[in-house]
Amino acid sequence: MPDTIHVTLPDGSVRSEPAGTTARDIAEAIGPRLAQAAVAARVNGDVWDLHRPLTDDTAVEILTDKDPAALTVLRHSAAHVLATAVRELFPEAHIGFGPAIEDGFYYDFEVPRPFTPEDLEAIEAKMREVAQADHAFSREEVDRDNARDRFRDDPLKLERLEELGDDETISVYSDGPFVDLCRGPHLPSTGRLKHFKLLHAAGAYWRGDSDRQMLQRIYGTAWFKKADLEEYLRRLEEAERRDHRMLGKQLDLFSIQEVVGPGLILWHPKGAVLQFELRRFIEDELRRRGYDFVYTPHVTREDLFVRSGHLPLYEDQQFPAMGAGTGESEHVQYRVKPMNCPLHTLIYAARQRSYRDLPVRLSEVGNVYRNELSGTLHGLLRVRGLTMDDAHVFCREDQIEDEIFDMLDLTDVVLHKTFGFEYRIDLATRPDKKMGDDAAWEVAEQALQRALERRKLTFGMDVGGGAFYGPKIDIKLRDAIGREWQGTTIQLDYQMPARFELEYTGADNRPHQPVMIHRAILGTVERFVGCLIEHFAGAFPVWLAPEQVRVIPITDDQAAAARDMGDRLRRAGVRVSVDDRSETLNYRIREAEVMKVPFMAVVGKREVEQGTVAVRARGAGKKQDVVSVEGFEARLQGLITSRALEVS
RNA sequence: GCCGGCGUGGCGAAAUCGGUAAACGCGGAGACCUCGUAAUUCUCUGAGCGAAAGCUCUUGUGGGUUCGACUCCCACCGCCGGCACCA
Repeated sequence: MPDTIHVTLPDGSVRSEPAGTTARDIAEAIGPRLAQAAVAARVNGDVWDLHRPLTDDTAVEILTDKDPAALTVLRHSAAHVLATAVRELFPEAHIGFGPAIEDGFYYDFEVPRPFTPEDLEAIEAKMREVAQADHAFSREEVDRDNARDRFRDDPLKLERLEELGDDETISVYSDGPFVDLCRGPHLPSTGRLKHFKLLHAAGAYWRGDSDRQMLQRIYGTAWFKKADLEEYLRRLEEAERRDHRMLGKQLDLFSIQEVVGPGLILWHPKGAVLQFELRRFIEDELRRRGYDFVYTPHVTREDLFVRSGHLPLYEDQQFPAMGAGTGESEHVQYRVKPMNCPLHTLIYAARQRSYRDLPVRLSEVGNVYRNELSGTLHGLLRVRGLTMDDAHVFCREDQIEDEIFDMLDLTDVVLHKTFGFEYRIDLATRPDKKMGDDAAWEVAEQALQRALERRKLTFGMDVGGGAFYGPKIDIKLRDAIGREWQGTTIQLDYQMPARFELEYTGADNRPHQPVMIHRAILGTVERFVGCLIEHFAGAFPVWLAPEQVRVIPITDDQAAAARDMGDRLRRAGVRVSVDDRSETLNYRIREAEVMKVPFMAVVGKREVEQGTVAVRARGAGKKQDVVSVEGFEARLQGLITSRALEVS
């Protein structure tokens, strides 16, 4: 070990320091304010504790609370403080894992009885004591026997310990009375943890394995600044305020009723408008891009899914078989379809195909039913009866890239240009358990990647995340408050064409097997509508709004004129209602605002005399435009046909 | 499916060491009002029968304990928060 080491700082300067110096020493040498703000250090790219000795020449960057990596350190330390508190209050608790996660942290405990909300309050109070005690986080490297001894009462830690390789450093961290097997890094001391809150407790399988025991997980959040914590809690409230299940009831869009069954949606008239407009929009777009529309039955003979390979592999997710009753053999069983692919495949195979016919693009916005586990269902976002904007493209290998290219274009038109969603793309490549040879996978993955690059899209690689039958592109959309939802999926498939012996006659007059691309742009209409409700907080753009205009006569004297205007707009294709109830004007204006109707068309004495209308836009307050009825109608038409996002 | 919590009018809910279910509010009906831009005021309003007095029923479903159950016990259904799953 050298006596002196050279430490390179981010500005390029190099300091000579005695070996064993720490990042904290360096920070102090640079300035007291930096030393105070320092949380951890990035050492040759890894994040280290401030007080961990530096023994070799290295690059060091002091991380302050401005750095996102520092937030991870804070939250991981918060998890340790949580465990410290739980151990104080529940000495019999065994500890599992306690990592930092997005926006917070959790820690898993094996306890004789689950935590109650009162427990959480007590634990949080105890955490504040631990933080105030300002215990130093100290790191220690130990050998395996030592570690076994320290964690002899914690079977979960011992299990983890045994998995560590012989060449791995075993480190333990302690803060006050609590010791944990942990790679770190951590805050200098628990006192740096100031702004945190425990959120809830829930069950979680040990190691994420549903065959293992269930532990009790406590979730919390932690931030460097009070304002950040408050902002985060506000964001949670905002998410709750936008919850599509609540808005769905309030705006009378849909319901899910026990007698119908969980995960099965009843679309009320106003919600049905959303589905209708979405469908019309996507189908118009598809027709322009050379798709053909097909319709297939909801129920088919079970044999079809045996042939496609879904049975018995995915039987768990299908509803059970049913017989046709009298007149047919009891051996003939039927199933409700969980996907459309086998049926579309049969349409492709129903006639001979030439290489000149390809690509064949079959689209069906239709219903499928999946027997999802009861615990997974969630409003419109996870359902059992789903409407997919499904399509299957059958093409030659040399056409894959162009097809994918167009699908990515369509995705952008729909998600971004039309709804304003930002989205994130993952390319998922061959998994360990796969069908087909590597050469074919290579061709397919290359084609997907080239299409993505040609569109100049940035994407993440999900290595090994593909389906067993082919690679895929998954697109997650980000809503107005930053949450991500799986939407678009584009999947290549070599298996289904093989199973159904699909063919086309090539230029060489010989049979060839086409490639099949499965894709859904919206994903499912249910989920997409759920996302839209939350994205717009129920205030839909005019073209989607279930009720686009509410005509409000000021007094009964204008009621007839108001109804005439309503009729006129309705004939022009506008979804309009007339509120001529004998409520006060204030009351009716308020109600239209609460229902998030884009336009209120107020008709008073002046307007009737002049053939005008006082247009009040949603959210615009008292600001109003008095325009001719023709002008208003033209403005509406413009907003509707352009599918404008804004009301004005 | 698993762990935990929860289930009361059309809706938000109130009432639990077992003792008059539905306070309060929203919504709805009626009356008044005819109004110029986000809640005018009053009456009624759990359901059924009745002219009324009143009677009967009702706390997810089915059982049980008890003089008495929204409250305690068992089973089931559903919802919520997670976990696992998600072709």
